[in-house]
Amino acid sequence: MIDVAKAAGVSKSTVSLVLRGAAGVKADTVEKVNTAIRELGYVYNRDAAGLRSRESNLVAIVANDLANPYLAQVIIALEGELELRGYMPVVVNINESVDRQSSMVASLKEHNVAGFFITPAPGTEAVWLRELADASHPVVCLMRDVEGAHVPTVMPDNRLGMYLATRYLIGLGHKRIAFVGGLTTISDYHERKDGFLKAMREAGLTVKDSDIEPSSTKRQGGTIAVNRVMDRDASITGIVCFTDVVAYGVYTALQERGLTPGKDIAVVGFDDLEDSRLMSPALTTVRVRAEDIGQMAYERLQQWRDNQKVPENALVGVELVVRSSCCSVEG
Amino acid sequence: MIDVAKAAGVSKSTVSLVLRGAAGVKADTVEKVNTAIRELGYVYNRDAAGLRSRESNLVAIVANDLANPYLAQVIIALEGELELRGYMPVVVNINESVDRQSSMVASLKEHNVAGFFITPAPGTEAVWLRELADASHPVVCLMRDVEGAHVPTVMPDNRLGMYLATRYLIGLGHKRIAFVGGLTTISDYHERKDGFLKAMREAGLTVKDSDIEPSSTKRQGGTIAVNRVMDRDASITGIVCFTDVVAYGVYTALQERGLTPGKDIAVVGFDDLEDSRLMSPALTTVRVRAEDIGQMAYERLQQWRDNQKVPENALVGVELVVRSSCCSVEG
DNA sequence: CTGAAAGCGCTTACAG
DNA sequence: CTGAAAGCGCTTACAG
Repeated sequence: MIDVAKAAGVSKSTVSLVLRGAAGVKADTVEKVNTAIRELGYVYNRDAAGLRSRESNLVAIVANDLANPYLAQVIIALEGELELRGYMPVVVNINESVDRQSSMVASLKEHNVAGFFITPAPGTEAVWLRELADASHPVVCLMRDVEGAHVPTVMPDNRLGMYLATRYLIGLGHKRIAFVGGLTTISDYHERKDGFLKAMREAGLTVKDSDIEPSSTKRQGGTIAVNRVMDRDASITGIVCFTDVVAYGVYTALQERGLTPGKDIAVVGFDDLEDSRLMSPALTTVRVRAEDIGQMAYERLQQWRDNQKVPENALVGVELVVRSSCCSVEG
Repeated sequence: MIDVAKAAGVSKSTVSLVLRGAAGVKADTVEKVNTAIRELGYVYNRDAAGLRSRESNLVAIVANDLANPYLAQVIIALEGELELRGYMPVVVNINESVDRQSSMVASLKEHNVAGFFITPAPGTEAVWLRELADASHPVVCLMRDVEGAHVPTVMPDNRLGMYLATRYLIGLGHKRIAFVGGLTTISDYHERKDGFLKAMREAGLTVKDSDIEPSSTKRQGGTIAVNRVMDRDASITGIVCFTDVVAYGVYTALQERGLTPGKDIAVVGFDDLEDSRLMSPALTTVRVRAEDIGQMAYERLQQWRDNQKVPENALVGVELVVRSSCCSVEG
């Protein structure tokens, strides 16, 4: 920078002003400085800037599992918001491990990030999260709620989504409906299950314990879980799946059992992944717009930085997308 | 840090030594310093350290598309290698855009990263990449080669993979085989196509221009591309797909045409995604172990940092995984 | 509108 | 084995 100053015939302070686009520098001087920067191939040192100013444009997106396609959508949306505002989003992947989560987050703090977006790993402790947030670092949780942490959280309206999906199946005449997939260690599982149970209860339908089978959220989880449910009780005619990915696994299992989704049995998902409309049959599912999550999450961060009161929980709207995976059933 | 020094009754230098785990500090002193650190909730400032030492533990993984499941696997593997060695991997997503690629990389340079892993966006210029690498930042390309850049690149043995896949189909008696999917703007497309053509040529089989149809690498790309090919010529009995994801899209199109993969028509993919073995029929494909890519890529970085000669190109081994998506054909 | 000086929190020689 | 001093490249008041 001192070289740039020399080359442009000005002082370091002036170069700094130009670099940060401060108003009130003569256009002429700006021009000279920029030319010098270009000619010298000067690279701004953010370590030095951050050290002095205590500010950073780095924002961390701490992702629980990069292999999850829906999360990928959310990350992409959030990155878009962040970049638009001059932040530098970096994503780190914790693979559902609390240990990696805490070591990665500690590292990120050392790097002086301006804020955290985080999908908390199963087993995340409320104290840990609250203390992280206290330390002048804004924290926004994505997709998952950690009870007692009181950190702003943006997630889909899981209850309503599953309620709508289940009601739709009930409206089609289904009476024996199973709820399949999802990890019981994470908040969204319970919310989605609640939505399912509420719809069943309202319709006066019974849900046996054996109609509910949690599983990994991978494709194979759906395959295993639905097989268990159907082995126990073949009278099931409708399957409400924790996510679209689980539903894909359910398709596989059903087909292997000689059942055609959309004809012999009804299947509904949650997320509306891009692939879902290309499955055969096209999957009926609950859509949650990843862009909405990204946008609301960004707003939370901004409110925090502006010292506004940040609402603790924000529910992102959901919408049932009817395609061809649900047949009706004779009354 | 000065507070820590005071609390521990030592000098700043000693604290620094302890922090970096230098040998030759009395165990007693180390103990005192660590206690002070814990009690004061001290957070190491990497900006300051990086400014002074010109070193960084940050490594950037510049990903062309976070929504690509195979790339996600590679990233996860690479992160594992990096973390094992004390690096802090951060991933930034460029969404196949050269502009975002250059702005993100410029930002990353300002943050003084220790190295770049990058899957170059279509249209990446060789000069840009070479200059990036010159600037004392090690650069390793992943999955894609940029001609003329002379930057170490780690990618699957695309030619061999597709050669094996095609030979397999030929061995099953197929004579009319199409090559479907892939973006012509990226090196891997041409390599895979070459492997396909080589196998066909060796077997004395003709390939018409209309048997080859590039497309987006998304699922829908496969659907569209295979429909085009089959509309032009229904005598095709085997489909070699650019990737597994493309093959999934091909499945959809085929089923809509009343054709069952593995019975009426043969389909083979490339990547061996986790889902592929769960498709029905299970997809025959070319496996490229993401762990191998991660490991070789890490080695390249290390060699560079150790001032060893880094071999320019490294091909990762491939393996045909036979499952049930390929039928044989009467001679 | 521009310059000279101090200081952010570390690490790096260099003494001792 | 430990301490005192200088300096990394910026930004921040403060003069002028």
